[in-house]
Amino acid sequence: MARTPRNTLSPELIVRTALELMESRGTDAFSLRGVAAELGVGPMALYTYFRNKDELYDAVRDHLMGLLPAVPGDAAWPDQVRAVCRSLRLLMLQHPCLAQLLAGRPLSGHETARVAEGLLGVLRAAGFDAETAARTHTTLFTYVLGSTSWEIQMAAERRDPEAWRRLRASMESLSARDFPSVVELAPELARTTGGDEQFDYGLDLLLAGLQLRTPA
Amino acid sequence: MARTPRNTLSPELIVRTALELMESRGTDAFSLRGVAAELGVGPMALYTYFRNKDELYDAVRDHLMGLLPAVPGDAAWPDQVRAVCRSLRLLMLQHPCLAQLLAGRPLSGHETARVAEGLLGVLRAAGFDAETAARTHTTLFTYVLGSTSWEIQMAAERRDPEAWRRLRASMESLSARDFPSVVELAPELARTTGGDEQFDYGLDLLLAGLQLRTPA
DNA sequence: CACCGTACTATACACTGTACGTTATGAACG
DNA sequence: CGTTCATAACGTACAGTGTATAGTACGGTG
Repeated sequence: MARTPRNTLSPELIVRTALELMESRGTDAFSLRGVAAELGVGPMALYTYFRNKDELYDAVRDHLMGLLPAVPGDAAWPDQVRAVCRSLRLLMLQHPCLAQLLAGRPLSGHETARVAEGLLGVLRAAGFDAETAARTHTTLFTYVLGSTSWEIQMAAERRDPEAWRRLRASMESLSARDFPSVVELAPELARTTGGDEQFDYGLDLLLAGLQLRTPA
Repeated sequence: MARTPRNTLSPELIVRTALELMESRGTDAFSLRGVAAELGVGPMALYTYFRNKDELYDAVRDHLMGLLPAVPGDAAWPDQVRAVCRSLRLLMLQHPCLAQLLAGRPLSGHETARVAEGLLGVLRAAGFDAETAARTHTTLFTYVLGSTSWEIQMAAERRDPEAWRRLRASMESLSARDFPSVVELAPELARTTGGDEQFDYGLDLLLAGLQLRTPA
């Protein structure tokens, strides 16, 4: 048999290949067999390094989280928070698979912890008590996750002409009698499904609310 | 052949059965073949009523959205907004599959539009301009979606003893030197992964920020 | 050289969604 | 009542999936 030599594989190599495939062919079409084929190896070879598909997902997620820049040290805390949230969003936009990886699995891994550490450190340094810092961290994280996932989802929809056409059609089929606001605000709704402005709008609402609670 | 009589199926019946299966066996284990088996019918019978799995998903989602109560008419707008967000969260908690149905597919369907209509109506009545109303709607929706999805995800994790044990272990393996804040705030972080308080905390931040922009 | 752990292979199983072609049935009509 | 016809449900088949299990050959160690 054409047996591939030993030690050609490694967790890092597998993760890199998996990431490439997710980005080139889409997260939904991703499969272990695809990764194995790309590496010129049988599907079961991957099980030497990862117990199952989910563990590989976790590894890819942690790898991506490692790409996040450190928190800027020389800024007021609201700007630091903004920076953290924006870089996470940016990373998710650059690697759309990250949205699904974050949504579908619990957080774990050192790189992921590093990100949490950065944000929590900023909040503690700003003087927030433990409970408020933790609550704020969760709130900010879920906001970034939810709003950016949504943005990615809608952008993908817009790229598929068939799906997009049907979405427009179902929008326009709404009667102005039953749905006056939706119909009236349709253009604005279409415009606010994503983009930096939309993201910053929500983030600023959160930060404004948070600043009202600034500790003495 | 034991042929089931005609007209035993209907979109409503299929949707109800699909929903039951998603809730009893979990959304991930859901399959068209499972629905067909439950209905005592071949898998292909469903294709008479739905073009594919995604269309069935959409129908189930819209069915669930129809369960949302109307916006209370006799309250100040911040309380109305709060009510809408809370009922959506509650519905998601009662039907955990809704989180995945909302996250994975674009919005469409009349019931879904009805919900948007309610929230947009409140915001317009409060005096916000078209753009702000649309932005606020998107922000609130993605916040509820993100934070509640996260809560459901974590709750599911906690029910699986194996996954939960590993999560705790990876938490405790973090060195207090490299991750001082995460380690110090571990109990608070564990406590803020869900619950009404956590949800309301973020919602109040948003509403507080929003009230600063209340139109004259 | 012999040995052994292990990195990889091969085979197999139980599934999935769904394309395709067929068949029987309930309603409509002469 | 008998015939026709659209179509609801059928069976078969295909190309996939993740992964359990068992086998094989290679690299490093005695």
